[in-house]
Amino acid sequence: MTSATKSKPTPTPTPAMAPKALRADAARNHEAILEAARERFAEEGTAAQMDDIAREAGVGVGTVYRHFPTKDDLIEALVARRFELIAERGAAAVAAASDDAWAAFSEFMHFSVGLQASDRALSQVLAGHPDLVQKHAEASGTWDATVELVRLTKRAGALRKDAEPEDVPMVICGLGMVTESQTDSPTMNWRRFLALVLEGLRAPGAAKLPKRPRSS
Amino acid sequence: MTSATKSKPTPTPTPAMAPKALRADAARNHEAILEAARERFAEEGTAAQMDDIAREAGVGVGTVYRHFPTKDDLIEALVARRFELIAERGAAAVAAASDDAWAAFSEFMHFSVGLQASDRALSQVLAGHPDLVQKHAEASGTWDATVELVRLTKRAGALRKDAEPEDVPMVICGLGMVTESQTDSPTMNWRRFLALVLEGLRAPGAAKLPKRPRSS
DNA sequence: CAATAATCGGAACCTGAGTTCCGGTTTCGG
DNA sequence: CCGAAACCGGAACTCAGGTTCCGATTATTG
Repeated sequence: MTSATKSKPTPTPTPAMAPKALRADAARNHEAILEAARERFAEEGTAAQMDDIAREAGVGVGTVYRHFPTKDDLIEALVARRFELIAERGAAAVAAASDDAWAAFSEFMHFSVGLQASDRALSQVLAGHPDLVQKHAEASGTWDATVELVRLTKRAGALRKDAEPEDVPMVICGLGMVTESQTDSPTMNWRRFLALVLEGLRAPGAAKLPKRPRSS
Repeated sequence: MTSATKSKPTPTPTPAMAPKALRADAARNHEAILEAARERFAEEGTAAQMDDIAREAGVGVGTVYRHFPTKDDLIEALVARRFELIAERGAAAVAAASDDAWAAFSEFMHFSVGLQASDRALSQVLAGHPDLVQKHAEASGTWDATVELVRLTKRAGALRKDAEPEDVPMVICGLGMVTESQTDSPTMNWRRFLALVLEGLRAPGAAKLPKRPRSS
């Protein structure tokens, strides 16, 4: 791969880490596309159409494809962005846990689920691609924060002892799916559902939770 | 819609209730199609293809379409069947509630969610079409059973007072969505999730559940 | 057993959505 | 200010999957 055939007009002075140097208009469009995509995907889920995104970005479809070779690439780029937000909030929760662990934990859950409630594509992707969740949760630092948050909340005695870090993404993804369809149908109300689950997580644990099958 | 233009060659001797009189082979195929569809949809969700279903039923696509004019019709027919099962179990739970209300309630929930865990299409449909849920829940008698079951379980003191009948379909559909993707991924384990929610429903209710927005 | 009408089968059709292509346009270095 | 390189746009292509059509086939009736 890295054959030193310098004959190619690709000297690449800066070996790695330098995908920069976009032309002015290209950079502008890149941002516009990302923004338009966020809107459309949030509203219509992964069913949003590339043509619509292009139009909303004030750009041709071809341009969209030059920036993101595939629809999935575009989606993943957006997911990565979302995870940055979540990771940020996770870190904040860890910091706040020393004060009121349960409040911090609860707030983090509300934020994460709420984020999905306002972004159909996000919940759809997280629902359908557990691998992506794992990947970005780790890459963004969300996973580390979660582990720590669970540890602290348990130590504060606010979280049942048999809860596990894995329960957090489970609940978040699960609730995300709940919101995916009807954000405000009377029968599908994520705030109420989340409250229920949090009650379950906080309960002293009269009924033991079934063990998780086989963890990787 | 119901214009009484009797000019049409549709005398319909038996006013309502008489879509019978299928030719022998037609009846056989009807059943085969339904069975094949159940399998394919259970496995692949609503993405299952009509051609595959036809092949598995040992029948041409045309035949499938004569029995079910549209893919959605076929899906709905299957959903209706499932609701019969659930309604049946709901009635049984109501009967058993006089003995051990919580056990009956809990068992009913497990059954309903488990049914979806083994049928991707079912959970997908319930997730994406709350209207259908409402419709079939009422038509099949599931809804009545649910209301009664909740009443009994509350009276037995096993269910928190601020729980509502609507919470049951909410949880069932919600959990169904959880199972929709990875039935046995370590991070998405519906039994564990359900246990969590049940804990929340049983808890004495230290934290009040948020009120349901606006019920129809 | 023949006539008749319902039923079958599956090739062909149609639509929608992701992706490709290439002539025209804009940016940047000299 | 000029020319090359990079970028843009959107018509056209491709492919998949639901739906239609009609000659062949098979169940009923007398």
